[in-house]
Amino acid sequence: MEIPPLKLNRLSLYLRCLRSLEDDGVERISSLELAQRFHLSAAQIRKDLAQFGEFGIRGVGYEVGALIESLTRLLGLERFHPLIIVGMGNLGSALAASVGFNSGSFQVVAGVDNDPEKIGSRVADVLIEDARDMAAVVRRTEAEIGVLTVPAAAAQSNYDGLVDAGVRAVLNFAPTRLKLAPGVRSKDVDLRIDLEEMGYFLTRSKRPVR
Amino acid sequence: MEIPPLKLNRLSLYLRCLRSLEDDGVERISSLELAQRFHLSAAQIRKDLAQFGEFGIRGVGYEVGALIESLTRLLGLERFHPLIIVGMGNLGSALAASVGFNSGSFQVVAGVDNDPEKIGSRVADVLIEDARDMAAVVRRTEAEIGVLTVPAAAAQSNYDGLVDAGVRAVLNFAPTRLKLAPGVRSKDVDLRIDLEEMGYFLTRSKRPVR
DNA sequence: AGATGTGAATGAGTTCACAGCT
DNA sequence: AGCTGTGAACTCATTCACATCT
Repeated sequence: MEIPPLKLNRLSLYLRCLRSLEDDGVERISSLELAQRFHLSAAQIRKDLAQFGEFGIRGVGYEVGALIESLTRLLGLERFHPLIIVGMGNLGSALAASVGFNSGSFQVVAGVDNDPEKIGSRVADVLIEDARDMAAVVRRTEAEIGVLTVPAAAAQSNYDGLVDAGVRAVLNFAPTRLKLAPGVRSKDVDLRIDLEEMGYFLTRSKRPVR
Repeated sequence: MEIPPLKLNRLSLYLRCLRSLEDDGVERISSLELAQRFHLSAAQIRKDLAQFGEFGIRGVGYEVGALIESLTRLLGLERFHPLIIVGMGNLGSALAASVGFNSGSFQVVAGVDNDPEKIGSRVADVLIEDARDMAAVVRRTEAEIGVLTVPAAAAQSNYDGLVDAGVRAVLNFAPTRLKLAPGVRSKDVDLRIDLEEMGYFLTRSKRPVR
């Protein structure tokens, strides 16, 4: 069964919400209350969860602990997922040091760059190695997911290098359309386009009286 | 007329592609060739563009220069859009120094943080000011778009502060579900959820023979 | 009673295929 | 002849409303 990305992302979100509830000592919750607390849709929560079996108890709600466990397994978050960051500039370095990329089943285990000044130094425990050795670094660290934080002009060649080295998923921050390799999961994170979306709505919406 | 976000994002993308073509000296291009060069869908390009008038010439294609101009105006990219970054940690600082946030009609004009060590220093020409003065900073700089790069726990209060100060669009990098204010355009960029999507497909897809 | 699970209805978004223009 | 513009078909996603179960 193939879960569409949108639904998958919501499952990640539910899991995060449930963990927060668990920290607060909540043991059971209904779809309605979950929706209200985190600004989600109750019907959608039920539909999303029901697809994978009957996790809920009718008339009661969902058991927080049990549901966390089910979602964790469903999302493959018990397995460890090592990351390699390609391009240790400002953004790459920030991600290497970030909590989101270094907790749970994720950890940045390698970083490469082509700047001789950077090679050999460390950012938050991550040793920066020579980009020319990328394939060897991937093999040594068994990095599974590549994080592309290089300029647009260098993106395709580094993507190809990651794929050749055996990486099977890539998160691309470069503002360019990659020619994708079959069998490799890729996702673009295009912050410039997000900004332009914001900008558009500003020019369109009327300014409120203030 | 209200353009749905997905379509809007594609228009941004087309504009970027066209600019790259212009730099290469291309004056005319068909939807098919545009699609092939940048791995897009020709039918979708035509449909997206046709919605706003007849930009193309049947039998020929689109005039690159004219289309760039139309899209630029359509997206509101002739107007200047000042940004304020809230939370000058690693990610906030990286964005403050990034090209994408400091070119065309966008520029980071302010940064705030609550760390006394950082206040008063500069990151890439952006002076870091006291987060408590956020409202005054927004008014002085006339920042239009807020970029939220604070920890999850601080996100809601800083979001509310931005909105109260008059910011009308927010790009939220904090991994939390904000209670949104009416009339304010907001978008979540949740890198952790993007990562989990990658991780999921790794556990599901069979490893290729290598 | 009260909340889940789900078919049916609705809506959004994409692809197809070709009429119509240059 | 060739490529755009577009109605129609199709696929994907969300919401509704209620039968179903504890």
